[in-house]
Amino acid sequence: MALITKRIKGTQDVLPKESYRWQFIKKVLSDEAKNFGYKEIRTPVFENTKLFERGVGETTDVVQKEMYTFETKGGDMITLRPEGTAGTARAVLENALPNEGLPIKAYYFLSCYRYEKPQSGRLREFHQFGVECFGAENPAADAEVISMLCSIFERLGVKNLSLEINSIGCKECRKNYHEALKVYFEKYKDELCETCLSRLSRNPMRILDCKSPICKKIAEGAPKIIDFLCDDCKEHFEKVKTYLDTNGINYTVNPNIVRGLDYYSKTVFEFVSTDLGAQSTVCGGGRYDGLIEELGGQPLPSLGFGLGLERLLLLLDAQNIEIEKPAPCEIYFASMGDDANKKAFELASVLRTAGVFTEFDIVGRGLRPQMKYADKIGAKYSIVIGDDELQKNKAEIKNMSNGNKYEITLDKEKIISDFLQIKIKDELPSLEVQ
RNA sequence: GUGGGUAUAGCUUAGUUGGUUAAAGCGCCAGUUUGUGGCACUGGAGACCGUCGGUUCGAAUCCGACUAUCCACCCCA
Repeated sequence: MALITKRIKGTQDVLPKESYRWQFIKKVLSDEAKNFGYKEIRTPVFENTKLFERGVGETTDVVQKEMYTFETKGGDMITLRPEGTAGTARAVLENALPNEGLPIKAYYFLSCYRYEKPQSGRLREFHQFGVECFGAENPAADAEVISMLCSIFERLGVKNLSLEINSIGCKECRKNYHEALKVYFEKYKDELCETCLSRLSRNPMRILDCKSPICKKIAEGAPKIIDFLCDDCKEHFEKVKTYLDTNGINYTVNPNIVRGLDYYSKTVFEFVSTDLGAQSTVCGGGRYDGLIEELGGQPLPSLGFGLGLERLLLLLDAQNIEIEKPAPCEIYFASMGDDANKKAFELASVLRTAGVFTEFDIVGRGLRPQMKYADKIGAKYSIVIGDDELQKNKAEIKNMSNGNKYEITLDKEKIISDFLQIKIKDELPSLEVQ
């Protein structure tokens, strides 16, 4: 087939036969968020470009080379959101939510856009579930957010995830740490890869994240951020760990997690899985105490995480975690002739109004193809209507899985109660005996 | 942006050393059953063999370029 155009690179269609998987995880995720006191927030897909430049950070890869930015007809520069935190923070400030009381707890499902080369677990349009908590300085907030993720993964039945945490300190600690890193890496200037060389002057912390074996090896001997944390940050991190310990949450401290978005501070964490391929992070987050101020608000310590929905689904797939399929059609009306088809439509409407999942023929097929269709969609019961049935105002209803047949009225006033009685009789034959 | 793999019906694939109307299974539509699904049988629709160019009497097959897609780097969800 010669289509005039195809799907845009790095995007995916979610088809009717698979959308139930998305609906399932969205339900688990939002239920869990609600249990933790979060309410949904919805913000626009695009924002003023400045928001991301400031919020995410000018030196980050996301801002420098991955944003979908364009000029509107009115001459404004706008950007399709590459992540969810900046827009949420903007909305919180713009709507003066801090005045309504703290903390502000918001969760979201959103589509994000990054101009990257697609590969497994990495798309140009991807979907993310996230939560943001504003106005909570206490380490308990960090632990609470992490424990929420633990219960999410537990409810979903996801195994073999590891939680890695680190503290990257506040602005002050980082200044000293940067200096120490520069001094250290300067010594290996000739061995570092090209990208790391440029990182050296701009943001030496990123070298720690480099995957090139040589840089990795050099990075092993680099000073650790933990040793440069100020007393305040050190204490915060210790307390976070204590909270996790007392909640029985396993973690490993990974001094090399850095997070590529500038707004992070103090606690950062990732949930990673070896079942995912190269893009092993399902979920990443942390604290961003400086962001709100950066965007022009009063200082407001905050934190959150983003969880990649495509990656989560990939993970469920890899671990063969089954998701319950939606309930099939309850009653299928097969009809012969126009009058019977009209009757089927009428009765289907009555049943649907009562909440019974009902279908009838809208294609104009013969009886046999209609029955095949009923079988294909997994209809639980079928009712055939023809001239005889119209005359008697009664028909046979057949249980499609065992072939049991019952008589049912075609009277629209009585069909529902009739059907319910038949259903009870059919599903609980033992009751009839007693 | 840099590598590597792949490209034949909706899906999964076959296609022999280049040779005429490109094949199968599944799926789809229908018939066998003038009023009843699953099984079986029969038939039908559906592919300019990713695109363009080259070699050749002749290309799905050989060569080149491009494009798409997958995987990896980078980065992140």
